Amino acid sequence: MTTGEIDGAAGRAPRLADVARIAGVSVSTASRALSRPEMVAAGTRERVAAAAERVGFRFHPSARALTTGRTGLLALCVPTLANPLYAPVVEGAQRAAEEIGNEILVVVGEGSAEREFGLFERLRDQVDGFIAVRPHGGERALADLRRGKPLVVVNRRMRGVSSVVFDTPGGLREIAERLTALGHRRVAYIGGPEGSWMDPMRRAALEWPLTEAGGTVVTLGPYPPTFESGMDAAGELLTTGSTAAVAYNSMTLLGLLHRLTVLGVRVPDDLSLACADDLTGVGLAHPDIMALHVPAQDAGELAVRELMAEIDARAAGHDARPRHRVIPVDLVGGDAAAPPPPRPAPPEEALA
Amino acid sequence: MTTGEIDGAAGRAPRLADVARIAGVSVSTASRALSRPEMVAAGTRERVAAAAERVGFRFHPSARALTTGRTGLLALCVPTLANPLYAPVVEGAQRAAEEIGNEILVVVGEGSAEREFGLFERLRDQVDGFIAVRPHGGERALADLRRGKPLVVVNRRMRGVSSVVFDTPGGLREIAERLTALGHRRVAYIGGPEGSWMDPMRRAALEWPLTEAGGTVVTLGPYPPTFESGMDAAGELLTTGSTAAVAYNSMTLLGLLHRLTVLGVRVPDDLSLACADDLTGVGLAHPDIMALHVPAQDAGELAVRELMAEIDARAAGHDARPRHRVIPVDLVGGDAAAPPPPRPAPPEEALA
DNA sequence: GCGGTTGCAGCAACCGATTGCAGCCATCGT
DNA sequence: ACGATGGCTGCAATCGGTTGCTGCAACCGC
Repeated sequence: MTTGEIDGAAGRAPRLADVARIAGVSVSTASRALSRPEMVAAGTRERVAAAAERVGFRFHPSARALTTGRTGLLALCVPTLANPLYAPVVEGAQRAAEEIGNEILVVVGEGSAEREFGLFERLRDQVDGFIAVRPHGGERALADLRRGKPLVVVNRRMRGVSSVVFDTPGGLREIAERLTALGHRRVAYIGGPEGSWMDPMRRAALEWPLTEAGGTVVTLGPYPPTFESGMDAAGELLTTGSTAAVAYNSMTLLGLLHRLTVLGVRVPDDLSLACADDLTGVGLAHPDIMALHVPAQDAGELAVRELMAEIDARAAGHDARPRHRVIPVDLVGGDAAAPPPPRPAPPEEALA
Repeated sequence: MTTGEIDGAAGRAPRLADVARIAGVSVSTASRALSRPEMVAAGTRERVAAAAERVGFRFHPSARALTTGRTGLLALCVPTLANPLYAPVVEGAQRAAEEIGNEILVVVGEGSAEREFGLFERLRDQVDGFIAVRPHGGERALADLRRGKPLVVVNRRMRGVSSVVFDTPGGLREIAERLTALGHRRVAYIGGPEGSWMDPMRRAALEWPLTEAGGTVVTLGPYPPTFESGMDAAGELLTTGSTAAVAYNSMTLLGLLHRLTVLGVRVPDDLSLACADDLTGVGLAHPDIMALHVPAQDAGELAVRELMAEIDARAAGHDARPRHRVIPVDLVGGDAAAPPPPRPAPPEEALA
């Protein structure tokens, strides 16, 4: 509760000099006792620690940054905060940074490479490194950026820059396998937004097990990842004669589910559904729907750890080789998944 | 494209000393020319500016912070990033901060007063001020916090601390007026999460015009603000004999709409719907549904401006008196709003 | 024409830490 | 017992700006 102004000129925050005076050592010794304990005799170290504790000493971040060249700030750039996928990434990163006494500076790239680089440029000497979530910049530009400051990319893989990606394709493959095992042969894929880097990957992941079983994937879209899109896609979907549909996104899935229900299509009896994330909790709420639980927090944490490793390595002279981490996703729900209906799904009258 | 290493010892970022040397003035003059132009003769000022431009000079943030005591960082604490209401607040704040060369440090309070204060404490001497969005801490504690650093509160009003709030109650009153004008007399309110500060306000705002017209508000809940909750609330709603329902939140409204549709209740013929925000776009997508468009970006921007005013005032000695800003909300949709059905809505058989 | 402003620029101290180097003392080897 | 070694500690320079104070010169009015 007290602000800790026990000794020293009251009102001012305690400085290292105050601690040193109280502990009866020089400022340099106090500095070392606190930040490089192994360089100081045990007794001294404890006296300094006690003094620091007593006055509630805390390093002045700017002063420290000035000499060490490290600010304790990590920039995290996300395309938007409106997409609920990124919220847990940010929170995970924050947690990880917090644990090691760093802070995350979140900035929003708004899906524009130009703005992204503008931000990086502006923050260049204010942060120790960058995390770019689903960056829109070109590979060259990002590699250049990395030359200046350590960089970790999330949700996109590229050579020469450390990355953290989800194994969503793996999850989709699993979904596809489940569906084919159940007997589905014609599966619709409700595509994601135009220009999505991941969209083709996802489609491909879905396609593999299906074609192997002699089935087909019908691609719909592109659609923006919204509830509305799901509703829009429903009509198109029913014309395809698919017995199952996989949505790019769980928000889209909700819209799809809504419109299908209105049209009298029963899930999963007439049509099986699945989606590539689990941000709205569909997977848990509807056991008949398959969803992929994406541990986005882990990605944030991992990215921070990876970034710190690069920062430390660079500070120590030896530039770290980029590493690529893949985070597995979990198939949730689908316990009540159903085989395809005896006859192709869409009851014609439902289209009225 | 070039990093701007034109003169000086290549590789190192240019310092003020480099600029001074090139411009042929002392470091102090260079400093003043750039940060307090009015203290320097026009000619000198231009020479310095030109030199700075030429070498791509930028102030070293930490060095500057060390002497001025201002870091250019503003902490913004939100309860969570998962709630889409806060995303635009953050983005608005970021925009505003960016314009004046500051950065926003976003932190997540996770709805815990304890964590909130822990964060504030940790960031105390790293930022110039705080913005607390929907803070959970007690009034006393927040007022204390303000004594230490400038503080602006968003989405909560309290004495002694500047605030920015939405006029959601005003919007709800408008909705209530529209409903009563259409002839509705029994309106259900799907309550928000337990412990919500705003929930009673919203209910009250709804109640006023209704009781004045001789009607009633039936309160349901509390419900967490999710799609699921809406689905859950549908059943309860139908037992109340209401002819209209207002949801705390648009996500809940979507769930409600979904379940109602499944149950065969037509909107708005059997039941009119409205909700207190517009984050999922319902208001635009369903012209028969009334929603409140909440300009959350504006709140973020306004909060930053207010905070900067307090920071500057405090730096100048005279402590600013707290100000309270109210941001109007817009009623969107509802163009196709309907009067109550001839007989109370819930077709008994729908409850089966 | 002279004392008194006024405007502009520079010197040097300072913000709060870190760190290379030097000095000190104790311990060790022989 | 004496020089060498090594572990601790302190001095002072440094990081990159800011700012109070001083000094200089041009300009003012009388």
